[in-house]
Parts: sequence; C-alpha cells; structure tokens
Amino acid sequence: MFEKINAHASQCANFSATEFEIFNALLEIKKVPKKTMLLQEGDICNFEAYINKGCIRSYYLDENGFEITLQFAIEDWWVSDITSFHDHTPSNMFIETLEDCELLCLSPAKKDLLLQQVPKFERFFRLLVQRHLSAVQKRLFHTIAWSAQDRYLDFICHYPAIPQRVPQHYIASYLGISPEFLSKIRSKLSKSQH
Amino acid sequence: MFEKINAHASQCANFSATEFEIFNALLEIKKVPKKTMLLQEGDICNFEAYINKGCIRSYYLDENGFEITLQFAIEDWWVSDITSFHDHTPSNMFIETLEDCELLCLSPAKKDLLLQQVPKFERFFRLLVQRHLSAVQKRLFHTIAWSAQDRYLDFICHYPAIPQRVPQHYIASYLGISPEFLSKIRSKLSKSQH
DNA sequence: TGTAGTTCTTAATCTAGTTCAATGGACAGG
DNA sequence: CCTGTCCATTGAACTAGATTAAGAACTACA
Repeated sequence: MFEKINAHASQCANFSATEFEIFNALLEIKKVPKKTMLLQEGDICNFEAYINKGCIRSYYLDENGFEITLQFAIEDWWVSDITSFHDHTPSNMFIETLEDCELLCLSPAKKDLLLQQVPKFERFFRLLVQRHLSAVQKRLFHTIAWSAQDRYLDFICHYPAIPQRVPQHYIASYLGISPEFLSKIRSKLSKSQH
Repeated sequence: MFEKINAHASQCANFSATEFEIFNALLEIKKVPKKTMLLQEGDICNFEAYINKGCIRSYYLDENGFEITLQFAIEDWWVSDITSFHDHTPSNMFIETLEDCELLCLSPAKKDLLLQQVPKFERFFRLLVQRHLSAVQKRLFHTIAWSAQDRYLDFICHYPAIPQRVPQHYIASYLGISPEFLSKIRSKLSKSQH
C-alpha cells in the first residue's frame, strides 16, 4: 500500500524505516468511486491526497459557469487546494474523481504532526511545491505565448496517458480553448498526417 | 539594512536574535544600477534576491523574440529562477532591473548552509513558495477565463504601484496582450468614465 | 540645441479562436 | 429493444485581439 509513496518520498530526502513508519501511520487510506466530488467551491480543503491509483481533475468555474481545468492528476501525483488547505480559507475550486481511486490523504493536523515529528519532511514538501510552481509557471508562459495547436501537441507529448483516460472536452478546458476548436485542431492534424 | 527582511521572515515563523544574525550574515548586499541584466537565458541562476529597494522584471522570450513578462518585483519581494537555482540547470528566462536596486542575495551554497544551521527556514521558504504558487495558479486561471480588459483592471487594482514605475508595454506583455491593444483598452476606459 | 531612441496612440486590415446550431455515434437505463 | 443523455464533429457567422504602419510626445545626451 505504501511502497509507491515511500519511493516517491525517497527521491527528495533519505528517510529511515522508523520515519517512514511515522509517515505511513499518519496517512489515511481512502477508496473513492469515480465521479465523486472531493472538494467544492466554498469548502475548506482538509486533505492533501497522494494518488495510489486512479485519475482526478481539479477545476475552476468562470463567471459564465464554464469549467477551467487546473490539473489532471494520476498515479504518483498529489492533489489539493494548497491555498485553502494551508490558510483554512474557503476554496474556489472543485476537485473530482474521474475514475475509481485509491488515495493516501493527509489532513492539516496530521501534516503538522508529521512536520513536528520528522522535520525532514519540511524539505520534502518544499521541493514538491517548488516543482509544482515550475510547472505552472511554464504552463502560464505557454498559454500566453503559444498557439492552441502547439499547446495541444505539447500536452499529448508530455502526458500521453491522459487523453486515453479523460474526455476530450476536459482537455480543451485545460488548454484554454473551446471543445469545438480542439476538435478542429485534431481533424486538421490527422488530415495533414496522410 | 536588514530590518525589512527580518520583519518579512517573522511573518512565517518566530526567529531568535541569534538566528537572525546567522541569516543576515549569509545575505550578500548588492547595489545594482538600473537596466542591469541579473540573469540571461542559458545562465545558471545563482541567487535568490530579496528587494530592499528598487524594481525588477523577469521575462521569457517566445520563438518570435517577443517578451512575456513573468513577474514585476518591488520592495519586499523575492526574485529568482527557482528551477535553475535549485536544479543548477540553464535558465530560460531573463531577469533585469528596471530601477537602481538594493538587493539581499542568497547563493545556493549559503542557502544550504542556512537551512542546515537554522532548519526553521525550511518552513519559511516552503510557505514563500506556496504563496507564490497560489498567485501563479490564480493568474493562469484569469489568463484563460477573463477578457484582457478585466485582467488589466484586476492588475491595476492589485498592484496600483506598478503602472507608475514601469513602461506600459511591459504591462501588456505581463497581461498577455499587444501594447496597441492595451492602449485601446485604456482609451476606452477613460472615455467611458466621462 | 539638435538628433536619435523610446514610448504611446490611432486607425485599417487580418486571423485565431468563439459561438451557435445541426448531426450522428456511443452507451446506460428501463 | 427503444430512448434519452452525453460527446465529438462540422460548418457558418462572428469577435477579441494581433499585426502593420504611421505619427506624436517624451526622454537623453553629445
């Protein structure tokens, strides 16, 4: 149950067997069916979830009720609304399972406990957030500087597993374009390949 | 010299006088004239700079040579390319002073030393990066979901000091629009107010 | 003081991407 | 087996914002 998450943590720092035990004991195992809302706008996010198995999407709603996908998360990723989680403020995002999921969840209280008992995890979480920040900065740059087609090609190149697991209009909402336009891009691409 | 940065650090954790001394001793004071390049594409970023005084801009170049401003940083902010700084990889951004600056800089080696000697700073930097991540996520959402005019109004509302200190076409490149279009938005707004 | 560089504005034309509407396929529930 | 719902596709009309070009205002500094 904990092999994957422990291997994942090992990439950032060296933990002893005892430290892993403390860590694993604080994680809550959750099995969640697909199409479950883990967080809704207005909720205070009380988890950071590591995905052992499954697929999850986080998104915002704009003023016209359109969805903007912030993240697709699959095995070996974390999902949360860090702002809401850390400041205990109401979230303005939604988090939803797209498949049956097996999650390892950390509550704010247990995260504090973990950081007290094994301060080395401060480093682990700092590096995690840093990597996340790099990725979002890069995506922001691409959203501004690249055409929709280039963003789509980059997406399927970097996340080849995702298109097979999530509906196409969610990908459009991740790329910041309408589903119709994504469809046109795809048909144009498939024509130009023959 | 160190009052501001120490007050800034105090918001995240309680440090003793001795801990502040260690911290301050590791900071390198730099006075830099305006229009100085602190980092260029291809360089490895060797600083995290706290701005005591001045104004700095970081930006990317797209394939056509157009600038995309990632950040305007003024007093009490940090600038760096965290990806390059932490992974010691060549940067793909530029960092440039827009005014004469007084900076407090941390090199990778000195940051490591600081974290070893005062591990509490792990928490400080983690919270810093987290806040930064929240801000970039929000900006990404706005870039996708909002019109250029709404983004501009949000910008001048949240950063009223910036437009007075930086040329307008840099703001356009931050908002992800052409300078001409920003000019149109502004003239439209000023007309609609009379 | 002149001259060159830089910044901002305005207007005409163009285009990437949206919106709306219609169609057909896939599939889940009764 | 039918039927409703959800999704992807296609095409026509439209629009936010880009591009190009030109002129005006404002530095800066020799």
